[in-house]
Amino acid sequence: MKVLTKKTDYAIRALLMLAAKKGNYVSTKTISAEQDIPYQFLRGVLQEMIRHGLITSKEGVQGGFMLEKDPDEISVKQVMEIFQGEVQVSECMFRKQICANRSHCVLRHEIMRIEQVVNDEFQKITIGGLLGKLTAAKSAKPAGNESYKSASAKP
Amino acid sequence: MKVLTKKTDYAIRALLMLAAKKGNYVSTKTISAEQDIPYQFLRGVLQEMIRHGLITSKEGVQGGFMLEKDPDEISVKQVMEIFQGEVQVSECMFRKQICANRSHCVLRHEIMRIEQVVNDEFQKITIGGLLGKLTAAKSAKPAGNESYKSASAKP
DNA sequence: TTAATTGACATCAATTTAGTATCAGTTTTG
DNA sequence: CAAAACTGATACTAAATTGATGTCAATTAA
Repeated sequence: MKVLTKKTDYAIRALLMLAAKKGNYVSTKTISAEQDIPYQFLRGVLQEMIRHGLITSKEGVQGGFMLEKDPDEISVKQVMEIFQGEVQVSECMFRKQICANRSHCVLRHEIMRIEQVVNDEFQKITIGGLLGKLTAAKSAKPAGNESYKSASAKP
Repeated sequence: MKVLTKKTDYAIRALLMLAAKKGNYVSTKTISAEQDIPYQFLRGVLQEMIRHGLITSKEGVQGGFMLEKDPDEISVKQVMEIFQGEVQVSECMFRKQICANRSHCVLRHEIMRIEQVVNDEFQKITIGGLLGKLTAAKSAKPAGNESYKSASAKP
């Protein structure tokens, strides 16, 4: 079971770059190169985020993308919902009748509780918060001049 | 994002039936009919659970499946792991190098925390516990004689 | 004018999920 | 014994999701 899909993963990394370079337009090419994300795939991810109002764009030379919202107002949960839909127990229970099956019903109750915890936690994690921890970690290591881009470390 | 797949869902329902009829062999046909689970699909699920030591079987007429372990010793987490694998943040991070990308690394740390909470919670939910709540709910409603099988309630 | 860029799609391949089918072997029961 | 009710073990198929690529038009800065 995977918590984050590639799209969510890439989206968060792109948002972190945009948050770091707030006020400037950053091109898909730049993000793709720095984060090692497939170019065309990333384009789709960015366009999806425009549709959901997280970022804006400027076409043409020197164009690119910019954050539309305050980084502290963008939660990981929001991004997950865009690319993965809401967290839910088991699809069928919402499409069919609720609790037609009693065993399901009892289990559902337990899992809804966990769902709530997960949602609350992902809601708390914001782009602004992550960026803060990122820069804090960076400045704590004076030798590292790598920003948060791909460190090209081979295993 | 779906927390439980059909296989996990069906497996838990089947285990609840076996726990309720402890000591008796219950056939796939019976479980399939009572829980409204596709027969052949359920067979695969049950065989998978044999391989993982949760249940045993008896072939031939009057055969079927029986719990191998104490219902309190079977957690929903165990069942999820059989059919969905372990909860993990994002596939790639484990296959490739850890924390080659710093932004990923910070995010990963946060999500690992949530993962831990989710795992702990699913570990706490057991077949025995669910069955207890089930029978408690049943006896609280004297009118209902439906056990926990499909209540054929149309929406 | 040209190169760099996004907008809007269309398409594709791989993987996962859900479900079906078949045949061989075992066991109870008439 | 023979038939019926079962599981064991696979093989297969279809649909949905995920991950990725390609193309062409429109826009904009230099």
